[in-house]
Amino acid sequence: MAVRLDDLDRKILLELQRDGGQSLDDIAKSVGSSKTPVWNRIRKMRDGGVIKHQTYLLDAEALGFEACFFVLIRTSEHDAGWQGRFLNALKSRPEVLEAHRLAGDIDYILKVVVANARAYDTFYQALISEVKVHNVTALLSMEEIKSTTVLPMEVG
Amino acid sequence: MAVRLDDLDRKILLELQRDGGQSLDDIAKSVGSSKTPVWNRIRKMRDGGVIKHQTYLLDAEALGFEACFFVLIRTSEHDAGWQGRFLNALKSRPEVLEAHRLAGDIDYILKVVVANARAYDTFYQALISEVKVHNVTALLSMEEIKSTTVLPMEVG
DNA sequence: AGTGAAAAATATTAATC
DNA sequence: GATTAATATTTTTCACT
Repeated sequence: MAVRLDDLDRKILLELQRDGGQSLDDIAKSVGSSKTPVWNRIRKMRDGGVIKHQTYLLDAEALGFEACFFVLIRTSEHDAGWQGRFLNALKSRPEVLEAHRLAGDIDYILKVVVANARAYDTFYQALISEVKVHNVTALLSMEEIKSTTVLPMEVG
Repeated sequence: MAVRLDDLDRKILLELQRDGGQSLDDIAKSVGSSKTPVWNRIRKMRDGGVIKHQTYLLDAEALGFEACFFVLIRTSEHDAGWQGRFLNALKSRPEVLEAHRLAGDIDYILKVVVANARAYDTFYQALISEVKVHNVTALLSMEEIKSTTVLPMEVG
Protein backbone atom coordinates (compact mmCIF):
# COMPACT_ATOMS: atom_id res chain seq x y z
CA MET A 1 0.00 0.00 0.00
CA ALA A 2 1.95 2.97 -1.27
CA VAL A 3 -0.31 5.87 -0.36
CA ARG A 4 -0.10 7.11 3.19
CA LEU A 5 -2.83 9.50 4.28
CA ASP A 6 -2.84 12.12 6.97
CA ASP A 7 -5.76 13.87 8.56
CA LEU A 8 -5.88 16.63 5.97
CA ASP A 9 -6.10 14.01 3.21
CA ARG A 10 -9.01 12.35 4.97
CA LYS A 11 -10.81 15.67 5.43
CA ILE A 12 -10.42 16.36 1.72
CA LEU A 13 -11.76 12.90 0.85
CA LEU A 14 -14.74 13.47 3.10
CA GLU A 15 -15.55 16.74 1.34
CA LEU A 16 -15.13 15.20 -2.11
CA GLN A 17 -17.50 12.39 -1.19
CA ARG A 18 -20.00 14.70 0.47
CA ASP A 19 -20.19 17.07 -2.51
CA GLY A 20 -18.07 16.37 -5.55
CA GLY A 21 -19.08 19.58 -7.27
CA GLN A 22 -17.36 21.99 -4.91
CA SER A 23 -14.56 24.23 -6.10
CA LEU A 24 -11.05 23.81 -4.77
CA ASP A 25 -11.48 27.10 -2.95
CA ASP A 26 -14.50 25.80 -1.08
CA ILE A 27 -12.78 22.55 -0.17
CA ALA A 28 -9.65 24.41 0.93
CA LYS A 29 -11.77 26.62 3.17
CA SER A 30 -13.65 23.65 4.67
CA VAL A 31 -10.50 21.75 5.51
CA GLY A 32 -8.51 24.78 6.65
CA SER A 33 -5.92 24.86 3.92
CA SER A 34 -5.42 26.58 0.58
CA LYS A 35 -5.90 25.68 -3.04
CA THR A 36 -2.54 24.34 -4.16
CA PRO A 37 -1.93 21.81 -1.37
CA VAL A 38 -5.47 20.55 -1.70
CA TRP A 39 -4.98 20.15 -5.43
CA ASN A 40 -1.65 18.37 -5.00
CA ARG A 41 -3.14 15.98 -2.48
CA ILE A 42 -6.12 15.21 -4.68
CA ARG A 43 -3.82 14.45 -7.58
CA LYS A 44 -1.64 12.26 -5.38
CA MET A 45 -4.67 10.31 -4.17
CA ARG A 46 -6.04 9.97 -7.67
CA ASP A 47 -2.71 8.70 -8.99
CA GLY A 48 -2.36 6.41 -5.98
CA GLY A 49 -5.75 4.84 -6.65
CA VAL A 50 -7.40 5.99 -3.42
CA ILE A 51 -9.78 8.07 -5.54
CA LYS A 52 -11.23 5.72 -8.13
CA HIS A 53 -13.43 8.07 -10.06
CA GLN A 54 -15.87 10.90 -10.16
CA THR A 55 -19.53 10.40 -10.91
CA TYR A 56 -23.06 11.73 -10.73
CA LEU A 57 -25.63 9.83 -8.67
CA LEU A 58 -29.11 9.75 -10.17
CA ASP A 59 -32.57 9.17 -8.78
CA ALA A 60 -33.39 5.62 -9.90
CA GLU A 61 -37.14 5.98 -9.39
CA ALA A 62 -37.29 9.22 -11.36
CA LEU A 63 -35.74 7.29 -14.24
CA GLY A 64 -38.29 4.50 -14.01
CA PHE A 65 -36.25 1.95 -12.05
CA GLU A 66 -38.88 1.07 -9.52
CA ALA A 67 -37.62 -2.34 -8.41
CA CYS A 68 -34.48 -3.25 -6.50
CA PHE A 69 -33.74 -6.90 -5.66
CA PHE A 70 -31.07 -8.50 -3.55
CA VAL A 71 -30.45 -11.94 -4.96
CA LEU A 72 -28.95 -14.72 -2.84
CA ILE A 73 -27.38 -17.51 -4.86
CA ARG A 74 -26.27 -20.99 -3.86
CA THR A 75 -24.45 -23.15 -6.36
CA SER A 76 -23.19 -26.69 -6.41
CA GLU A 77 -20.64 -26.03 -9.15
CA HIS A 78 -17.37 -24.55 -8.07
CA ASP A 79 -15.03 -25.32 -10.95
CA ALA A 80 -13.15 -22.56 -12.69
CA GLY A 81 -15.06 -22.87 -15.96
CA TRP A 82 -18.44 -22.38 -14.33
CA GLN A 83 -17.18 -19.51 -12.22
CA GLY A 84 -15.73 -17.75 -15.23
CA ARG A 85 -19.00 -18.00 -17.15
CA PHE A 86 -20.97 -16.83 -14.13
CA LEU A 87 -18.73 -13.81 -13.60
CA ASN A 88 -18.93 -12.85 -17.25
CA ALA A 89 -22.71 -13.12 -17.14
CA LEU A 90 -22.83 -10.75 -14.15
CA LYS A 91 -20.36 -8.26 -15.57
CA SER A 92 -22.10 -8.07 -18.92
CA ARG A 93 -25.53 -7.34 -17.44
CA PRO A 94 -26.07 -3.67 -16.60
CA GLU A 95 -28.98 -4.48 -14.26
CA VAL A 96 -26.45 -6.02 -11.86
CA LEU A 97 -25.07 -3.04 -9.96
CA GLU A 98 -23.24 -5.11 -7.36
CA ALA A 99 -22.02 -8.67 -7.07
CA HIS A 100 -20.09 -10.24 -4.21
CA ARG A 101 -18.69 -13.70 -3.61
CA LEU A 102 -19.51 -14.67 -0.05
CA ALA A 103 -18.19 -16.80 2.76
CA GLY A 104 -20.63 -19.36 4.16
CA ASP A 105 -23.46 -21.37 2.70
CA ILE A 106 -24.75 -18.63 0.40
CA ASP A 107 -22.22 -18.27 -2.39
CA TYR A 108 -23.11 -14.95 -4.04
CA ILE A 109 -25.20 -11.87 -3.45
CA LEU A 110 -26.30 -9.52 -6.22
CA LYS A 111 -27.97 -6.15 -6.20
CA VAL A 112 -30.20 -5.89 -9.25
CA VAL A 113 -32.03 -2.72 -10.29
CA VAL A 114 -34.79 -2.98 -12.89
CA ALA A 115 -37.96 -1.21 -14.00
CA ASN A 116 -40.37 -3.70 -12.39
CA ALA A 117 -40.90 -7.28 -11.26
CA ARG A 118 -41.45 -8.45 -14.82
CA ALA A 119 -38.08 -7.06 -15.87
CA TYR A 120 -36.51 -8.90 -12.94
CA ASP A 121 -38.05 -12.14 -14.11
CA THR A 122 -36.66 -11.59 -17.60
CA PHE A 123 -33.23 -11.02 -16.10
CA TYR A 124 -33.55 -14.07 -13.87
CA GLN A 125 -34.65 -16.41 -16.66
CA ALA A 126 -31.80 -15.23 -18.87
CA LEU A 127 -29.26 -15.70 -16.09
CA ILE A 128 -30.28 -19.25 -15.11
CA SER A 129 -30.46 -20.29 -18.75
CA GLU A 130 -26.87 -19.14 -19.18
CA VAL A 131 -25.37 -20.64 -16.01
CA LYS A 132 -26.66 -23.38 -13.76
CA VAL A 133 -27.30 -22.35 -10.14
CA HIS A 134 -28.53 -24.58 -7.35
CA ASN A 135 -30.76 -22.19 -5.42
CA VAL A 136 -31.84 -18.58 -5.85
CA THR A 137 -33.66 -16.35 -3.38
CA ALA A 138 -34.76 -12.88 -4.43
CA LEU A 139 -35.36 -10.26 -1.75
CA LEU A 140 -37.47 -7.37 -2.99
CA SER A 141 -36.78 -3.94 -1.54
CA MET A 142 -39.94 -2.14 -0.47
CA GLU A 143 -38.16 0.98 0.67
CA GLU A 144 -34.66 2.35 0.49
CA ILE A 145 -34.07 3.54 4.03
CA LYS A 146 -30.53 4.67 3.50
CA SER A 147 -28.14 4.86 0.59
CA THR A 148 -24.73 6.46 0.58
CA THR A 149 -21.35 6.01 -1.03
CA VAL A 150 -19.55 7.90 1.74
CA LEU A 151 -17.11 5.64 3.58
CA PRO A 152 -17.09 5.84 7.40
CA MET A 153 -13.74 7.63 7.70
CA GLU A 154 -12.68 9.17 10.94
CA VAL A 155 -11.10 12.60 10.92
CA GLY A 156 -9.46 14.39 13.79
CA MET B 1 -42.85 13.37 -11.91
CA ALA B 2 -42.49 16.60 -13.87
CA VAL B 3 -39.24 15.87 -15.72
CA ARG B 4 -39.63 14.24 -19.09
CA LEU B 5 -36.43 12.92 -20.64
CA ASP B 6 -35.56 12.41 -24.25
CA ASP B 7 -32.77 10.38 -25.74
CA LEU B 8 -30.25 13.22 -25.61
CA ASP B 9 -30.94 13.63 -21.89
CA ARG B 10 -30.31 9.94 -21.31
CA LYS B 11 -27.07 10.07 -23.29
CA ILE B 12 -25.91 12.97 -21.15
CA LEU B 13 -26.81 11.11 -17.95
CA LEU B 14 -24.88 8.09 -19.15
CA GLU B 15 -21.79 10.20 -19.75
CA LEU B 16 -22.11 11.94 -16.38
CA GLN B 17 -22.36 8.60 -14.62
CA ARG B 18 -19.55 7.05 -16.61
CA ASP B 19 -17.13 9.91 -15.93
CA GLY B 20 -18.29 12.82 -13.82
CA GLY B 21 -15.07 14.76 -14.39
CA GLN B 22 -15.50 15.43 -18.10
CA SER B 23 -15.84 18.95 -19.43
CA LEU B 24 -19.06 20.11 -21.04
CA ASP B 25 -17.22 20.20 -24.34
CA ASP B 26 -16.30 16.54 -24.07
CA ILE B 27 -19.83 15.54 -23.11
CA ALA B 28 -21.28 17.63 -25.92
CA LYS B 29 -18.97 15.92 -28.36
CA SER B 30 -19.83 12.42 -27.07
CA VAL B 31 -23.56 12.98 -27.32
CA GLY B 32 -23.47 14.89 -30.59
CA SER B 33 -24.55 18.29 -29.37
CA SER B 34 -22.93 21.50 -28.17
CA LYS B 35 -22.15 23.09 -24.85
CA THR B 36 -25.15 25.28 -24.09
CA PRO B 37 -27.94 22.74 -24.69
CA VAL B 38 -26.02 20.15 -22.69
CA TRP B 39 -25.60 22.61 -19.87
CA ASN B 40 -29.27 23.62 -19.92
CA ARG B 41 -30.34 20.00 -19.82
CA ILE B 42 -28.03 19.18 -16.94
CA ARG B 43 -29.41 22.10 -14.97
CA LYS B 44 -32.97 21.06 -15.74
CA MET B 45 -32.28 17.51 -14.58
CA ARG B 46 -30.54 18.72 -11.46
CA ASP B 47 -33.40 21.05 -10.59
CA GLY B 48 -35.90 18.32 -11.40
CA GLY B 49 -34.21 15.89 -9.01
CA VAL B 50 -33.14 13.35 -11.63
CA ILE B 51 -29.54 14.17 -10.79
CA LYS B 52 -29.22 13.83 -7.03
CA HIS B 53 -25.62 14.75 -6.54
CA GLN B 54 -22.06 14.63 -7.62
CA THR B 55 -19.45 12.62 -5.77
CA TYR B 56 -16.08 10.91 -5.80
CA LEU B 57 -15.92 7.14 -5.38
CA LEU B 58 -13.01 5.91 -3.30
CA ASP B 59 -11.18 2.60 -2.99
CA ALA B 60 -12.46 1.18 0.29
CA GLU B 61 -9.61 -1.30 0.70
CA ALA B 62 -6.96 1.36 0.10
CA LEU B 63 -8.54 3.26 2.99
CA GLY B 64 -8.42 0.25 5.30
CA PHE B 65 -12.02 -0.91 4.97
CA GLU B 66 -11.31 -4.55 4.41
CA ALA B 67 -14.65 -6.04 5.45
CA CYS B 68 -18.04 -5.73 3.80
CA PHE B 69 -21.06 -7.48 5.31
CA PHE B 70 -24.59 -7.91 4.08
CA VAL B 71 -26.80 -8.21 7.13
CA LEU B 72 -30.21 -9.92 6.97
CA ILE B 73 -32.53 -8.94 9.79
CA ARG B 74 -35.78 -10.50 10.97
CA THR B 75 -37.76 -8.77 13.68
CA SER B 76 -40.88 -9.60 15.65
CA GLU B 77 -41.61 -5.98 16.51
CA HIS B 78 -43.40 -3.95 13.93
CA ASP B 79 -44.84 -1.04 15.86
CA ALA B 80 -44.04 2.53 14.85
CA GLY B 81 -41.93 3.28 17.93
CA TRP B 82 -39.59 0.36 17.34
CA GLN B 83 -39.31 1.12 13.64
CA GLY B 84 -38.49 4.76 14.32
CA ARG B 85 -35.70 3.84 16.72
CA PHE B 86 -34.34 1.23 14.33
CA LEU B 87 -34.28 3.67 11.41
CA ASN B 88 -32.55 6.31 13.50
CA ALA B 89 -29.96 3.78 14.58
CA LEU B 90 -29.20 2.88 10.97
CA LYS B 91 -29.11 6.46 9.73
CA SER B 92 -26.82 7.60 12.49
CA ARG B 93 -24.23 4.87 11.88
CA PRO B 94 -21.80 5.70 9.09
CA GLU B 95 -20.77 2.04 8.70
CA VAL B 96 -24.23 1.37 7.26
CA LEU B 97 -23.93 2.38 3.63
CA GLU B 98 -27.25 0.92 2.57
CA ALA B 99 -30.43 -0.16 4.30
CA HIS B 100 -33.59 -1.50 2.71
CA ARG B 101 -36.92 -2.61 4.11
CA LEU B 102 -37.88 -5.84 2.38
CA ALA B 103 -40.94 -7.77 1.35
CA GLY B 104 -41.09 -11.36 2.63
CA ASP B 105 -39.85 -13.09 5.73
CA ILE B 106 -36.59 -11.18 5.99
CA ASP B 107 -37.48 -7.67 7.09
CA TYR B 108 -34.33 -5.66 6.42
CA ILE B 109 -31.04 -5.90 4.60
CA LEU B 110 -28.04 -3.73 5.40
CA LYS B 111 -24.73 -3.22 3.68
CA VAL B 112 -22.09 -2.55 6.32
CA VAL B 113 -18.51 -1.56 5.54
CA VAL B 114 -15.91 -1.73 8.31
CA ALA B 115 -12.19 -2.18 8.84
CA ASN B 116 -12.39 -5.83 9.91
CA ALA B 117 -14.50 -8.53 11.54
CA ARG B 118 -13.86 -7.15 14.99
CA ALA B 119 -15.21 -3.74 13.94
CA TYR B 120 -18.29 -5.48 12.59
CA ASP B 121 -18.83 -7.18 15.92
CA THR B 122 -18.59 -3.85 17.71
CA PHE B 123 -21.17 -2.41 15.35
CA TYR B 124 -23.41 -5.44 15.76
CA GLN B 125 -23.29 -5.42 19.56
CA ALA B 126 -24.07 -1.70 19.65
CA LEU B 127 -26.99 -2.14 17.27
CA ILE B 128 -28.69 -5.01 19.08
CA SER B 129 -28.24 -3.30 22.42
CA GLU B 130 -30.06 -0.28 21.03
CA VAL B 131 -32.94 -2.05 19.30
CA LYS B 132 -34.30 -5.54 19.75
CA VAL B 133 -34.15 -7.75 16.67
CA HIS B 134 -35.36 -11.32 16.40
CA ASN B 135 -32.77 -12.83 14.10
CA VAL B 136 -29.63 -11.58 12.39
CA THR B 137 -27.58 -13.24 9.67
CA ALA B 138 -24.35 -11.65 8.51
CA LEU B 139 -23.00 -12.52 5.08
CA LEU B 140 -19.32 -11.72 4.69
CA SER B 141 -18.09 -10.63 1.28
CA MET B 142 -14.94 -12.42 0.21
CA GLU B 143 -14.63 -10.61 -3.09
CA GLU B 144 -16.33 -7.69 -4.78
CA ILE B 145 -16.99 -9.06 -8.25
CA LYS B 146 -18.75 -5.98 -9.55
CA SER B 147 -19.61 -2.57 -8.20
CA THR B 148 -21.13 0.28 -10.15
CA THR B 149 -23.49 3.19 -9.61
CA VAL B 150 -24.39 3.39 -13.31
CA LEU B 151 -28.09 2.70 -13.85
CA PRO B 152 -29.01 0.37 -16.74
CA MET B 153 -30.44 3.09 -19.00
CA GLU B 154 -31.17 2.40 -22.61
CA VAL B 155 -30.24 5.00 -25.18
CA GLY B 156 -31.15 5.03 -28.84
C1' DA C 1 5.16 21.37 2.12
C1' DG C 2 2.44 25.88 1.90
C1' DT C 3 1.33 30.73 -0.17
C1' DG C 4 0.00 33.78 -3.69
C1' DA C 5 0.02 35.15 -8.33
C1' DA C 6 -0.26 34.10 -13.27
C1' DA C 7 -1.84 31.27 -17.12
C1' DA C 8 -4.88 27.94 -19.16
C1' DA C 9 -9.09 25.72 -19.31
C1' DT C 10 -13.83 25.52 -18.30
C1' DA C 11 -18.45 26.89 -16.85
C1' DT C 12 -22.02 30.18 -17.29
C1' DT C 13 -24.55 33.87 -19.32
C1' DA C 14 -26.08 36.52 -23.12
C1' DA C 15 -26.92 37.61 -27.86
C1' DT C 16 -28.11 35.88 -32.36
C1' DC C 17 -30.15 33.05 -35.60
C1' DG D 1 -34.19 25.24 -29.28
C1' DA D 2 -29.17 25.47 -31.30
C1' DT D 3 -24.80 28.21 -32.23
C1' DT D 4 -21.50 31.35 -31.42
C1' DA D 5 -19.40 34.81 -28.77
C1' DA D 6 -18.43 37.24 -24.27
C1' DT D 7 -17.73 37.02 -19.35
C1' DA D 8 -16.91 34.92 -14.94
C1' DT D 9 -15.04 31.09 -12.36
C1' DT D 10 -12.18 27.63 -11.60
C1' DT D 11 -8.36 24.66 -12.42
C1' DT D 12 -3.58 24.12 -13.04
C1' DT D 13 1.04 25.66 -13.15
C1' DC D 14 4.82 28.25 -11.43
C1' DA D 15 7.84 31.16 -8.68
C1' DC D 16 8.81 32.19 -3.99
C1' DT D 17 8.99 31.21 0.92
